[in-house]
Amino acid sequence: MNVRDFLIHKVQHAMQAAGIPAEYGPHLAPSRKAGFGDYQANGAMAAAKAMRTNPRELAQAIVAQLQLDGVADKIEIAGPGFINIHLANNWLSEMTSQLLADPNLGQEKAAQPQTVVVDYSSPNLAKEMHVGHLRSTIIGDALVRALEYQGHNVIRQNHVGDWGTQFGMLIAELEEEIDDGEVAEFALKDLEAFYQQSKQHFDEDEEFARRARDYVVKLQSGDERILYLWEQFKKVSLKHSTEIYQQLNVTLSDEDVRGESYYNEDLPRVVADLQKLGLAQEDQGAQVVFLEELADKEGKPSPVIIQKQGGGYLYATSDLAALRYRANILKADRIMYFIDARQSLHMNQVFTLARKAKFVPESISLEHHAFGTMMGSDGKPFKTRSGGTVKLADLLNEAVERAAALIALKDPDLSEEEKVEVAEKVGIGAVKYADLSKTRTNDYIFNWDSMLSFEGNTAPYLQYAYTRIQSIFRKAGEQGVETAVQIETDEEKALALKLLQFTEVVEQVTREAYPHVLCTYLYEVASLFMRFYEACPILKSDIDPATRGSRLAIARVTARTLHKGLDLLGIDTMEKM
RNA sequence: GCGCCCGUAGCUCAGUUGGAUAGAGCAUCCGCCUUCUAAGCGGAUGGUCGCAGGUUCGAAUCCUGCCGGGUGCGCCA
Repeated sequence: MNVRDFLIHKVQHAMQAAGIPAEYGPHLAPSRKAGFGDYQANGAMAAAKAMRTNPRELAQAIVAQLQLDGVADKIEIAGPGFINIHLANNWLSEMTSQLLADPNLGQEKAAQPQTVVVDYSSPNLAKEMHVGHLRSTIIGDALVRALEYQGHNVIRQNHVGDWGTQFGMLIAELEEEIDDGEVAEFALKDLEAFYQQSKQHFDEDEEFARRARDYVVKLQSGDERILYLWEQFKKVSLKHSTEIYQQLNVTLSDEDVRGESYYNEDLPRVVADLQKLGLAQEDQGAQVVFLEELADKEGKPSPVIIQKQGGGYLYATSDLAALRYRANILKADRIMYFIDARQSLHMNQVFTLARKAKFVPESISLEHHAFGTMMGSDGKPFKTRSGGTVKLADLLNEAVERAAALIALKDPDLSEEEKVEVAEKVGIGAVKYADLSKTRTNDYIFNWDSMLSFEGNTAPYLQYAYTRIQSIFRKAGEQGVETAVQIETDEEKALALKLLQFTEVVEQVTREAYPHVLCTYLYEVASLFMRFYEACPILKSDIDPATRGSRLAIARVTARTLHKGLDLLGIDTMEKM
């Protein structure tokens, strides 16, 4: 049961009974300030404006029709026409008790499950994963988890870069190494170094460069030996990525890989179809589509090259092929891309063109969820000291090391195994949470100290809140019987109300693709729990069994909410820290 | 030159799509542990929401123009 939806329904009903046209909504939101009730309906003012009546009188008419007996104990009109709803403790108690009985925390299976294709992570297999892949990978994964929790049919698509001119060079290099008796796994142990090595080879050795270019052609024409080498390369590179995904606690697996090469055969058809539709035309030897939809001020249309002179294809072409595949074969209702904001123009072009060519019907939602760049403390893109790209593996290892150092300092009582587990979960959790908790669209500043500080809106703080609750249950033993919730204090009420809003928040996350909303929410849950924990003793000897049972129940629901919420973000919890 | 994103406390960030007196966390200062994990809690200080207009009952949010930053704009992906 979703409190907000319930109240929206009630207020909507009252508005209609008061003679307000259905087009004016209740505009219901949790109240921002104590004293303004728990929820406020602001719809009266907008409706009154349109209807040219007095907003306070209209609010009065709505309240007269509003039936919330037993739900609210006070409904008041304030200011120009705010309707403030104060929920009754008894009703909140009853609702929280229901939450305790529901292992799904109030989340109902989607009435109309959608097939949602989510394109995320998508590293280039020619190189090792670096920090630039972090945001797409973890933001996309959080969305995937939240959508599945709601009961949608999610299809992950890891659109890896496994095609293109650079592979000729890499294959030629790999061939030499293997001819020298190396095993592919060993030769490609450090992908980054291997790339540099083959690049240098390419630049300095003309014969090698010629062979590399030849291999690109052979690869595209399906030469067996070249294809075999390419497969070897892909296999090893993918293994690197899979290891990162495992350490990052990301749900992507090899089955989700649908790389650029997958669409290779369809590319000539994409171009031919666009020509047939009269959209593509030759321009300076290339096949180009000009989009008037994206024209600049002077009316100059935006060009999209789909085939370069000489016949090669570009990523716009394979993105179009992928879009067709996702619409027609995967039968998507909604397609979400988690790709860097710098590719906004490209995505806009591809979407516009796909619609125009009717590759994707209007009924399918096409969404580019862009995100900003990860910056260093100096406000410039995050780099190593020497100015190089930071490998994701190095970043994650450093996170775990830093967490381990803190734990050694603060948790001397943990066993060695526990320390290893906690360091891993805290370190990785901190990196992910620091990213997920910021608004996706903005650049964000990466800072080790603040993400691992254990204070404020961080993963360690939330993990700590969870372990504190688990500690209560360990201590509770025989007394650990949860009973019906009976809310008495302000702290209990504030926490219970927050817990009842979990599904509202998840709903917002999947609708807008903003995981930071969930982070903010979980931080509020943890903060409210800490306050409750200070103010409302549970296991003290003078606490009567009914109160103890009720408080244990609230603690139980809090623990489940934190656990599930963090799980949706791909962050682990532990029993002790 | 044109397009997109951004500018909120000293720092890092929220602000539920136009709602009430703009909120958190760091940092600074002051309190709270023989009692469920003090990695915690309470309190204080701190703001011309880049600037200037406009729209209206009401603007950090919407429209226009400036200033400042980021990023992108035909044969890489």
